[in-house]
Amino acid sequence: MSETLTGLKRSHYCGELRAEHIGETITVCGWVQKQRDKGSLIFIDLRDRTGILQLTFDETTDRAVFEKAKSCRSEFVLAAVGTVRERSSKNADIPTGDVEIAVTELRILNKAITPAFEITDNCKTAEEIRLKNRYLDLRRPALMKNILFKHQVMQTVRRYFSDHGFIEVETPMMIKSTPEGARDYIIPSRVHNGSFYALPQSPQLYKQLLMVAGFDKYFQLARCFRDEDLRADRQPEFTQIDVEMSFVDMEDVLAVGEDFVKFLMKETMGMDIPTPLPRLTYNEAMARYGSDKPDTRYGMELTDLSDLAAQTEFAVFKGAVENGGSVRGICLKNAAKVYTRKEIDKLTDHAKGIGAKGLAWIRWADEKPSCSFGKFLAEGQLEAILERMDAAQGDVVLIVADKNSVTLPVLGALRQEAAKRLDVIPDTFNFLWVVEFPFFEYNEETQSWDAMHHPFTSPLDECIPYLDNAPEKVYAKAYDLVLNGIELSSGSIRITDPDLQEKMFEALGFTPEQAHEKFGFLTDAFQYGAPPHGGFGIGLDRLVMLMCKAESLRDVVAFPKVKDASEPMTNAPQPVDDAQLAELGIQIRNA
RNA sequence: GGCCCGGUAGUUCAGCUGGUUAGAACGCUAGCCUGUCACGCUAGAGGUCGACGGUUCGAGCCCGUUCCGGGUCGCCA
Repeated sequence: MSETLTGLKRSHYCGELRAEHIGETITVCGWVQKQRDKGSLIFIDLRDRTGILQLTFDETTDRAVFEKAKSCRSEFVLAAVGTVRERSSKNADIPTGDVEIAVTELRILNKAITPAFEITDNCKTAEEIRLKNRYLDLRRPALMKNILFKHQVMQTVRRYFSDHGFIEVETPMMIKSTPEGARDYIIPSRVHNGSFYALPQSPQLYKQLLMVAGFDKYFQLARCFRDEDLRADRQPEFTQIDVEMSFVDMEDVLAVGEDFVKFLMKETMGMDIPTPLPRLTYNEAMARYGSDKPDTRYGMELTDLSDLAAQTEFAVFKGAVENGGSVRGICLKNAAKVYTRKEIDKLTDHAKGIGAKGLAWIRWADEKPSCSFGKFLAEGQLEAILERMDAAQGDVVLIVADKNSVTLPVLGALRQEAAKRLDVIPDTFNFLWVVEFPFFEYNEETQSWDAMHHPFTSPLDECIPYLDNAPEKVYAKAYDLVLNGIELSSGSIRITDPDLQEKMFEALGFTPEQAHEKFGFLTDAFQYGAPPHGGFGIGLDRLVMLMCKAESLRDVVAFPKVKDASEPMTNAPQPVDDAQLAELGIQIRNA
């Protein structure tokens, strides 16, 4: 039978008691981390969100209290009243290790059955089991710490933007579906049978409308939803630090973005981030790192070997260059020991898996380098390549020859993979902006140009003349904030000129009718005086994940979804009653 | 949807070339123990080896199918 808390009130959290409290009578509440029964002396480690505190029970002091302590098992919920006293043998491993509570009153507020796994940080239990019992998993100090830290970040975000004149406005969760980009989660309407709301992929259009309305500076910790497959760094619902500002151009937005990052890192981690943040153009990022979200914590940059490769008799190299592609390489320093022939074969398979036709390599382990394409090389050509690559004995050079849309990302992926494997990534926070994104992206399947961003992104002023006839020359006033190889944020200056917007829709293949049907509410609004505006959205969960040095978003989201987008604890999603379906006018077509 | 890895006690794992009654650690239960804090000691309970089918005198192990989990590619304007 559970006891009540009646008459008791917690005076302290477990983790805050120190030597200075010795002599005080206090009341603490929490869960039994561990009970150690020594016969006529019992210790209980009591845990709450702040830490662990040792309670002691002596048979000779109070028999009834002692018997109660004896019955305590792991995860029982207790309230304990007692005197803080110095420990006769201290425990340097925990902050409260100098003191203990000699308990005079104990209440067992609730019992607990044995958990499927131990509530400790070094528990190796499969994540699946932990997620099914997430309320227990969250008791683990490491996970709780992440969630508490996220709270701190969220409050700091609110403080920063509010203090800088930004207004937090909530935008709706039930909105019109605009199925460009990611897939929408849709919500059936009961009142409008056969019609659907969508959950927002981002508050994009609403925040632009807030600019039209004159709020001038807006922010929101916005919940966003995308019905796409999950990854360790991708959840179907996530939170964005969503920001929009009026009467600004790109430099103003970047300035706010980096000032915010600097403030946040200082406030929450005590870390100084030098500003202005480094910038790379998209083209430069691709050429040097093979990625539009480069991890700049380490080198191993891509090197162009096209001119040297074209001179060889290696058909793969010559062909790539002749067809307008390139031959590029990365040099893995001191990697020959790790990357044996067998390991390089594995890398080759990996490269093939992500689109390369093959992988050429030079492995310089012994006196003479061994080279996968050596028989095609004339005197001196290998040396020239090694020199260009800045390779020395002990290194491995990986080379990809293909069109640039293959060469660059494949090498970029190999670079990242090798850096992890070789353990050369320092423990730092490298923020940077990637700017000057191409406006359009050629879609091989449909043989047409797609918007690389949403269709409200403004082109660079000087690129406007090319909109009609040279889409490949058009670059956007778009910028990504990148941290350690992960895209944290995406933003842009928006189009506010109705003529230009019309041109954009046209360039993207919308008829005026289609454009109006989908986005008329926005373009209509813009006829009433839209200020120039732009903004960004920073992925809060990803940011916190990186700050916590977590491997997965699941370590910073209290109740995350798993790979198949389900939620293991509640088993959502689930079928609903026929009656519910009938009310919505929905019939399920069984497979 | 493709590819890769995995599934043996509550948990984490071991289990040889197919061979007796499938083991360990932690956890759990009971008893003992006044300074433990990874407490200690003693005893005990706990298994459809993911499932189905096949090969075999014999399958945790081999083969096939399937289910489940993780990673990754596609996808994520």
